Amino acid sequence: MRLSQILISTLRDDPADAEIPSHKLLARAGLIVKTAAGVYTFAPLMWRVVRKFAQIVREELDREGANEVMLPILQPKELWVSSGRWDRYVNDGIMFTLKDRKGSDMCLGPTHEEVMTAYVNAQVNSYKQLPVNCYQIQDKFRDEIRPRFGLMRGREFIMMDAYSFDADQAGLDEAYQKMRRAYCRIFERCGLEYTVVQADSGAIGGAGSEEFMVLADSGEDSILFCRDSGYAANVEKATSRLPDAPAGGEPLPMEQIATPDVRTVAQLEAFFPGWTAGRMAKTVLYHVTWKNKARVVAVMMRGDLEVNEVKLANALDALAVRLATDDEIRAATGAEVGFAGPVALPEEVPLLADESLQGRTNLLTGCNRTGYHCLNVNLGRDCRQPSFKDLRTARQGEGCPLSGRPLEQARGIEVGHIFKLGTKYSKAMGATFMDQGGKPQPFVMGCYGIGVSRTPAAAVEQNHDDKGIVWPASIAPFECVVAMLDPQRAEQVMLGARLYAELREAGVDVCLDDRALSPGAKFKDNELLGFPVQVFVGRKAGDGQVEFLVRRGMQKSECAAGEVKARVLAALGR
RNA sequence: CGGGCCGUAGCGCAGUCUGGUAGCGCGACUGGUUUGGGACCAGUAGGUCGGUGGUUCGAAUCCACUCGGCCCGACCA
Repeated sequence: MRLSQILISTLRDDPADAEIPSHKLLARAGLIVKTAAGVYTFAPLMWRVVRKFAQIVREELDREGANEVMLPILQPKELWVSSGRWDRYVNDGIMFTLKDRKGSDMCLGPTHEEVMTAYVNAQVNSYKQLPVNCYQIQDKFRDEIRPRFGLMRGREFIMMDAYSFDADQAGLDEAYQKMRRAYCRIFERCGLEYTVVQADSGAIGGAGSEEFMVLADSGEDSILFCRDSGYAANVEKATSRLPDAPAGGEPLPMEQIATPDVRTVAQLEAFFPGWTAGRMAKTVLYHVTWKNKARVVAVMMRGDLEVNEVKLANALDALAVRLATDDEIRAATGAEVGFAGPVALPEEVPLLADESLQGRTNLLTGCNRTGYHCLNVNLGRDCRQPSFKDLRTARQGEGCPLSGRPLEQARGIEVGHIFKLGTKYSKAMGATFMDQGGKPQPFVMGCYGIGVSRTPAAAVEQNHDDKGIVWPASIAPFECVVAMLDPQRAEQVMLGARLYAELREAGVDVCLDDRALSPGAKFKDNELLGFPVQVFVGRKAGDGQVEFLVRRGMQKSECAAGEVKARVLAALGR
């Protein structure tokens, strides 16, 4: 391919709306162009990148026996009602919905469990047809609260999603492991530094799930991990050993103390010398939404620890949780903000507590009276016995749940996510097959996603320098460029064409940069675009000498034309 | 959803406070000279100043509304 025939439009400046390296570089290289917030046009070279990555995904999934299909993006409401997810997705405002000319509700698919389950259910009647694993690579639509970071969090994006259907749990376990293996190979082939972490299954639902995280400072997810035990988890899911806190001792009589304008844990520590945060129980009020109702719930947490809202939503089986507003707090507790507590909490407000408070005595809490807190509160004696759950956010430095060693923290970009769904969707949608006994059984399902447009962006995040992108060879738009510095000079044109043909012959995905640019511009442009291996045919072409550049590390050297092929192949690891 | 900021030429920006002929750099186009680090010279084109309404003799500038976009916060009881 000749670059003069490809639409390439690099910019000198970073676009004003880009924050992170991958967004800046992809936009500056002209590889992506914003069409609307979170909606991008992919330039020809970027589309080559995406297609190459998608091809890797296909090869590795096909190797494990998965089948590629094409599913509709435009989907009817009924399908989503049948799984029970219409309300949740509409409630969250994350789904693009529309009406057709008849007034029927439709949506643009944010994910494809429903369509796939309906499809497989219609085609598969017997256990003899199982297992089945189908996938698709297509655009998905999510009306993100805050699209950002270019391709990282778009509203229209490309995703691979696969769904496995098995007769039983053992079949699912096997399908899951196959996909896990395939995912590892996929990200390894892309040369990405990634880690697999335990994850919350979120809106998709289901039991176990793991995320594939590309480690990068710009990552939107926080992960905690332990080098000793190999434990790694998204903070949404992570647990740790409970940090110590001073014991409360034998139960003492409760006292109510005037604490005017003392509202926060820090202020309480200052007000009551000797009462450290670990002896307090803060009571946080949340507004919780379920499918058919919403109410304010009181959540107790040890004063030195933080509530994990994802765990809270899961514990309550809620659609959404958010902090209660000041008005809601006053209505629920009868006190100003800062004085909520378990003591004298109105009966209609449900009371939850983190496990860190189980068995603890003589706590300092609020008591729902403005300007007062209570000392020596004992749960179950001075107030209702709350229902105890794991609601705590694990933090860096706390003990690993397996080894006890301090957990470390890192940022990650979620590029893949695998779930054991079980029968959640098949039961909801009545998707069954006949087992050997002639009885209908729900499919045991797994689902598996890969961010196909996000992963190349993550690759840039991990592979760039001050000059531009450094594509991993496997997903680079071209593995190699042969650039003639002066396309006016016959000897350069001839040598460039010869090397280009020779490399192509050798199976290298090579392009010929025959554009009429000045040498400086050509160097800059190719560095920015990030081709892994670059061959410059310049003033020494007449002597059969060219310049050879390995983009990673910018190692440059002179090279005889006759050695170019061998050096390119070596640089590409072939 | 809150809070803050920004919409002026393809891109990056100044001009707005203090109303009075719409500017700069890069890019683009033409001609010429160039060809090893985003070349140089000369010239050219390109903008309903996001939109609507208002104030005014006069609005990019002031006011109101509106539409886009960006950033921050979603943890305090």
